[in-house]
Amino acid sequence: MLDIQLLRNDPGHVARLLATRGYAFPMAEFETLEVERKDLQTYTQELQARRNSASRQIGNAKTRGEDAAHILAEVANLGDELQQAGTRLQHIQAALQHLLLHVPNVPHGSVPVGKSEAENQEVRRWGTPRSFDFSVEDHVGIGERLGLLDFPTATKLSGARFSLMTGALARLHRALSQFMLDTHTLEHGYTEAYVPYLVNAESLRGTGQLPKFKADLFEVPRRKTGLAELPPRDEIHQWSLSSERQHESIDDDLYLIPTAEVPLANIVRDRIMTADSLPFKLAAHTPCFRSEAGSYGRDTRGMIRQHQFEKVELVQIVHPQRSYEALEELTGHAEKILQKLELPYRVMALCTADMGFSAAKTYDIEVWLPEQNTYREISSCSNCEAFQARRMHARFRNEKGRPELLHTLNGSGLAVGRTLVAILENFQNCDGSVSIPNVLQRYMGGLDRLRKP
RNA sequence: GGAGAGAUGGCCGAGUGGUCGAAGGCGCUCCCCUGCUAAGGGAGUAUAGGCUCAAAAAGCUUAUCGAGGGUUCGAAUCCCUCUCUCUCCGCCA
Repeated sequence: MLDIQLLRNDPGHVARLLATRGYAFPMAEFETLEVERKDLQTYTQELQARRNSASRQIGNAKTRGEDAAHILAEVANLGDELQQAGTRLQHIQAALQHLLLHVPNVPHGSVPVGKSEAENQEVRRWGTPRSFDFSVEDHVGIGERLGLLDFPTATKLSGARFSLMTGALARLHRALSQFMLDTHTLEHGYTEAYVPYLVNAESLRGTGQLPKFKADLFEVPRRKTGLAELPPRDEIHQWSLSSERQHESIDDDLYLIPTAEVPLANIVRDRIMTADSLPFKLAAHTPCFRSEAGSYGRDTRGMIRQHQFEKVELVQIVHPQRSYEALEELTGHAEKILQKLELPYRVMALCTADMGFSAAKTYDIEVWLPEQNTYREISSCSNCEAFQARRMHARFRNEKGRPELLHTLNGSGLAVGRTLVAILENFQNCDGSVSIPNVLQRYMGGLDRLRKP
């Protein structure tokens, strides 16, 4: 969420920044709501002040045993007026909040301005793609020929976009996440976390997935909906909230996490951290669930885009002055994994048009896939600045002893399934076997090659 | 799932309708006293908003005692709903 002060002081500036990422800020609606809000809030608070002082006088009179009838008469009509103004104010503020919750973060000054992903900028490259003297296969062909990857059966079990791995491949998949988690906790100073895979709407609102991206999530309804217990809508109020807002306010459903960023970052929701507990660095290995609405037709083959995949996620909660330093550091931590695995990659600075909703700046790490003859995203590292912290009320006590919003960063370190794909494709041999990267062999009981059993 | 108890400021804890944003204590900060230590004395110590203001400072003001709603001129206190915590029983990995 953006700082509303920023929008009040210079909405034009904010709108221009948002326009670079292809977002049209609803300026007219915002200003209308703001004018109305200001009027109503002033008016409502005036009424409240009057009521409070009258009530105090009544109290004083009664304790002295005097008659308070004349004061009572004075405020007789205040109640209704206040009720109306208050409800209307609530309605306006809810609308304003609703608007604000849908506005993406503004890009940092260093982010390249662009209209599409084609304008992302390459920052650096690591490693040299291997040249093959035989025709390379993609991971599906390799895995199926090894008899360790079985999409038809996964489809039977669940449907499209799920995968089934067995034997040494399943083990390699597990080895990867262990290796990543070990590296980040033992070498990069992250605290390992075990987190819930089902989270509430409040948490998803905190990191920015809700309310705007509900369609991308898997929702797990509770048996009792709460909806049925509400009175009929006309009885709620004449100023009833919008239907979406109403639904949100009683949403006690749980959602499967689309990334561990949600539970990890929300650890600090509604907290005031001490300055000396920063930076707070967390790593977790979790499954991630995405319904990927709107992605139909893209990456339908193989395990690049799945409803369920595993990821080791890095989250840093930092002092606002340190967050860009931290972004470089965190991106480096993710890169380190690819370096240890000897997988060639490049780092891209996403342009304004390609960044996610909550990010102020994002680096994507793309790994080389020989069969596709291109680099494909395997990690995304973002500085969200105070955007999520503002939604989460995540603060720390600053040098002056005042609570101040934190900055949050997150990055994949790495997406396990896609890393597995990269290993299968980059380490394939002409006999159909796949070499196992050195660093993983000790996690594989010394095994150095995947072969057909 | 059944039965019961509870939720107040950083912590403990008082408060069942009237200057209660909330006694008291602990903790913390500053000051005084003190040869050191110990003890003592004094002051301060929630958060988020709004308005005035070019801004800062300041002032005025609103809200918040688990959450939401209700009763009332007035609610931490009364009523309703929900959430969470604890104890016991059942079930379960």
